[in-house]
Amino acid sequence: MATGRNHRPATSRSRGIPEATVARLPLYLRALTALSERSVPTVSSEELAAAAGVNSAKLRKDFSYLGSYGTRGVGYDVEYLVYQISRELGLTQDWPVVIVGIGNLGAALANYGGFASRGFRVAALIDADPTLAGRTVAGIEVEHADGLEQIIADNGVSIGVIATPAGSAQQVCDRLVAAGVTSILNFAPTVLSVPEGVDVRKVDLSIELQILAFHEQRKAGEEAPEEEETAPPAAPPAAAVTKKRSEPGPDGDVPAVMPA
Amino acid sequence: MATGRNHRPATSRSRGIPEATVARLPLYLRALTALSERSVPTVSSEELAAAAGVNSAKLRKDFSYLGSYGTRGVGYDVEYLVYQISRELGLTQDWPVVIVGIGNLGAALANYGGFASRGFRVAALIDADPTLAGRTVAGIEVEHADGLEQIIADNGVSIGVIATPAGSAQQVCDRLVAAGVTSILNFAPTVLSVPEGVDVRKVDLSIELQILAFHEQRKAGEEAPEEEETAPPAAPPAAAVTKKRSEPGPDGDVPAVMPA
DNA sequence: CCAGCTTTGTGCACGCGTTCACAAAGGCAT
DNA sequence: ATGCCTTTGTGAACGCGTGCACAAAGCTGG
Repeated sequence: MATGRNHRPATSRSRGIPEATVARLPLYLRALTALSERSVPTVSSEELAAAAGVNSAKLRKDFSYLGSYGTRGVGYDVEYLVYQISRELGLTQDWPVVIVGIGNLGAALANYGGFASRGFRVAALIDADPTLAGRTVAGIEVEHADGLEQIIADNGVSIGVIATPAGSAQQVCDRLVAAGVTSILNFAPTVLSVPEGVDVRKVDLSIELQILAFHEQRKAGEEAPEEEETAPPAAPPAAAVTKKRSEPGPDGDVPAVMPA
Repeated sequence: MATGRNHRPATSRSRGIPEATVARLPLYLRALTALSERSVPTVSSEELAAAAGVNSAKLRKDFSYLGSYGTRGVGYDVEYLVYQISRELGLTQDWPVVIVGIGNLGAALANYGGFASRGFRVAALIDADPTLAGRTVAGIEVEHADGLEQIIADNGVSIGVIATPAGSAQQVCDRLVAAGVTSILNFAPTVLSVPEGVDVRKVDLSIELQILAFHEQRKAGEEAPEEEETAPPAAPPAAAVTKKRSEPGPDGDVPAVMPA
C-alpha cells in the first residue's frame, strides 16, 4: 500500500508477482538464511511457513509465482531457494543508498546492520546542518546537502532514505528525484508527492502506535459493557460558524488528548 | 442501510471498522491537525484526500464507517472530525509506553516527538546493559531490565516497543506479555510469537528496502528487451548443493550478497 | 419558497489476496 | 519394480478492499 500509483495490469509477462507476495519474500529469505547458517539442507513448506509466521498454503502459492523450485515429498532446497529469492528481489546486485537527515534516526539507520547485510551499501550520509559535515557516523563521513546531486550521480544511487524532519522531507524528496533517485524510503511523517515511476514506501512510527492504540482500546472496551465516553463533544454538524468548540489547546492539537 | 440515522453498522460500531480504514485514520488525523493549526474551519473530501494522499471516494467511505460526520454541499468540520477520529483511535486517553532496548534505534525512538504528541507517553526506557542504567536519554532515565515487570505494573503499561537486537526480541516479548502488555511494536528483525489476544505490528527497515530493490530491478529490466530469466543456477534437487554463477545479462556482475 | 449547485454517503461491481482441498509428483522401502 | 507415504503445486471459492457513479442532502441566491 505504498503509493497507489499502480496503473499496471500486473501483467509484466510471466513476471506478474503479486505485490503481497513480494512483501513476504524478504521474510522467507530471512528464515531461509537462518536455516542455511545451521546447514539445514531442505525444509518443508510447513516448517518454513512456521518460521516465517505465515500460512503454509500461502507460502507455497507465493513460491509458485517464482517457479517450481520444490521437490514433492521432500520440500525445498534451502540454498537454492535463498539464491532464487535473492535474485528475484534484486539482491544479487549492489544497491548504493544515501541517507538524508543524520539526526537520531538517521544515525540509527546508518548503524543498522540489516542494510549492509543484504546488498545495500550506504554510499553517503547527507545532512543540511553544516556543523554535522565532516563528522563520522557509523564509519562514514557526513556530507553537506549541497553535494547531494553530485553524490548521487557519482555513485549511481537509485535508492534514497529520508530521515529528515517533516518540514524538509518534500524538498529533499524533490532533489533526490531530480538527481535520479527512483525509489524512496520515507521516515518523515509526511505524504510525499512524486512523479510517476518513482516508488515511495513510508515507515511511520506514530501511525503504527496509533493503530495499536485502536486495537488496545477495542480490547478494553470488549470487557466493559458499554462505557460511555466522558467527553461530550457536542457540536456535531458544521453549518454553525461556531468553530470555537470547547477549549482546545493553543497548539491546536486534539483537545481531549491534552495530558492532565 | 435502512435507517442510516444510527451510526452503528450492525456490529459493535468499532468492530465494524475495516482494518484498512483503521490504518488510514492516523493519516487523516495528521492532515486534519495541520488544517486545524491553520484555522481552516471545513474541508471537502477532495481536499482532505489530496492532503492525505488517498482517493476521495475511499476517504468518504472510510468516514462513513465512523458515522455521518460531514455536511453535504459543505464538507467536514475540521475540529469535530479531529475529535471523532481521535476518539475512535483511542487517543483521547493516555497510553504509557515502554521502550526496550536503548541502542541507536531505541534512543531515536525515545527522542521522536511523534510519540508524545498524540497521547503516547514514554513511561520508561529499559535496557539489559547495566552500564546504560542510570544514564539519561531524551530526558528519561534508562532503567535496567530487571525491573521490567515492576515498571509495567506500576505504570499500567499495555503497549511495548521492542528495539533490541533480534536475538533477544522473543525473550523480551515473552516478558512483556507475561507482565501484562497486550500490544507490541517490534523493530527487531524477527518473527515474534505471541499468545492470542496480543497484537504485534512490525517495522522492518531491511524488508522495506528489499521491496524497493525489487521494484527498482523491475524498472531497470523493463527498458531492456525482454530479459529472459536466463539463470539456471542449477541445483534444483536436494542433491546438488552447488551454487553456480550464471550469466544474468547486461550488467554482468552479480556479486554474491548472501553471507554464508 | 423554489431552483440550482455542491458535496456527501453508498450501492454495486471488480479485482486482488487468502484459504481450502486435492490430484499429481517424487522418494523410499520392500 | 511396485506400492505407499509425504509434500508440492494449484484450481476454485470466498472475502476484503477499491473505485465508480449517482441519488440524496444541504446550502445559497433569487
